[in-house]
Amino acid sequence: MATEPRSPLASLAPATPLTERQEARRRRILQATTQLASRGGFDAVQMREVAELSSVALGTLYRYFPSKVHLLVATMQDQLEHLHETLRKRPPTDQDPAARVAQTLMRAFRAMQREPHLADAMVRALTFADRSVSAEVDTVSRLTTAIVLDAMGLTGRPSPEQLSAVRVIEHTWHSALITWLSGRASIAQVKIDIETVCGLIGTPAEPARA
Amino acid sequence: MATEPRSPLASLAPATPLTERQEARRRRILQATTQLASRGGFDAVQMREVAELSSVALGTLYRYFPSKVHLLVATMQDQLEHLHETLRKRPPTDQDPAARVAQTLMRAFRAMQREPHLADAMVRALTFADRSVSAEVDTVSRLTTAIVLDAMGLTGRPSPEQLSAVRVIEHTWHSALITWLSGRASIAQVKIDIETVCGLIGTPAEPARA
DNA sequence: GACCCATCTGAAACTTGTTCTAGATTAGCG
DNA sequence: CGCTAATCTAGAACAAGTTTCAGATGGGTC
Repeated sequence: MATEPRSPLASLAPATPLTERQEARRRRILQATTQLASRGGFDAVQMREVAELSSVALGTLYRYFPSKVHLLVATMQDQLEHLHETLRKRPPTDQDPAARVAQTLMRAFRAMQREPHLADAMVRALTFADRSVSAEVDTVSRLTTAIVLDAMGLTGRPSPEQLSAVRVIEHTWHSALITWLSGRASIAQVKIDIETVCGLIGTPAEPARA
Repeated sequence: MATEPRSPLASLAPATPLTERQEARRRRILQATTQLASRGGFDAVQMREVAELSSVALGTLYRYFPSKVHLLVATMQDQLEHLHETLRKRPPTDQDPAARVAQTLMRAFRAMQREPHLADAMVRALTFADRSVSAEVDTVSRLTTAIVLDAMGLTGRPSPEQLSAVRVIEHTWHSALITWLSGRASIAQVKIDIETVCGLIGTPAEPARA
């Protein structure tokens, strides 16, 4: 863990900006990954297949994404950015911040239901990631936090309590997804869990209960 | 996924009761697993090494535990049973149910801090487990639920709201562990998250509508 | 255009989880 | 005891993630 001998492609803001061909390669790789993951989930994303499908040598694939988990976490980041865009255009409408957050997460959940295999690949990679991926996972986490904070629609800086609540919401979100993906919880149960945890967000209209 | 052609060793209450030698083998395997996991976490648990360390052929190891994840989930089950025993003997003392649950989870968390590599192996296996392990993961989940319900010390059957709260607490527990294990959250932060989510117990918050 | 260096390619090699096979051992039973 | 089926062993074989390396290609510089 000394100075990073990593490729210049590792971070979000690359030291060396990518050439056009490199950008295109990266796109092709992520697209191939999405395609394979949508078909069969985590196991169906095989590095050799990703390389072939994106017309890139295996070694090159590993230069762009140093492991399968990195690759899938990057895919999740990609998807989350899309989601964030979509949500910005059509934000949740409810009056209550807690309800807005729940609404937002349920919207994301429905997106996952449409591509359960893809969801499987991304979420499993995210929770399986070890320290070597923590920077990338952190980026995903910050994106998720941003989405939730947006949904809360708060004015000004979030309080420490609000940040705690948001972290717990994210915990619940990830773990509930896992239980759903592995067939141990129903869609209805995930919904209940999300709504329950969103109760941690203070309702401004209502004072704290006794 | 038709009729199970699995070994009679698969479930908790085996169809064929194990002979003494078989029981001893199982013990040796789990002990070897714990030992290797304690040394280097998930990656250090290598099936060939587990087999050798427990003086069992590789094929036999796979007969007892059909995959590495099964093996580690069984290890977690083992550890949780110990924890449950310990907690029964010295239950948390606080007046407030929420505080008792938080206290209990923090105790478990301190146990994990003593063996972070072992924790890594078990928790990563648990969240990485796919459908083929869902029965075993479910057993672990039920054990965890039992521990939390014990800590709540409730009289009579838990209400649906209480069960939701407990599920959300478990979600937070698992996911917070993950973030700690991958170095993205401090011990203090895990503590805060646990205490935050335990707030769902005492004051039955209204679920947000989506 | 010639040269240089980083990058990319193709293919083999290595690692570790998992499966398979042939033969030895064990447990249960008459 | 002797038989039979299940279990166990040793080891090869296979699958997929990862690494490595020799050579080809591309982009920038003189």
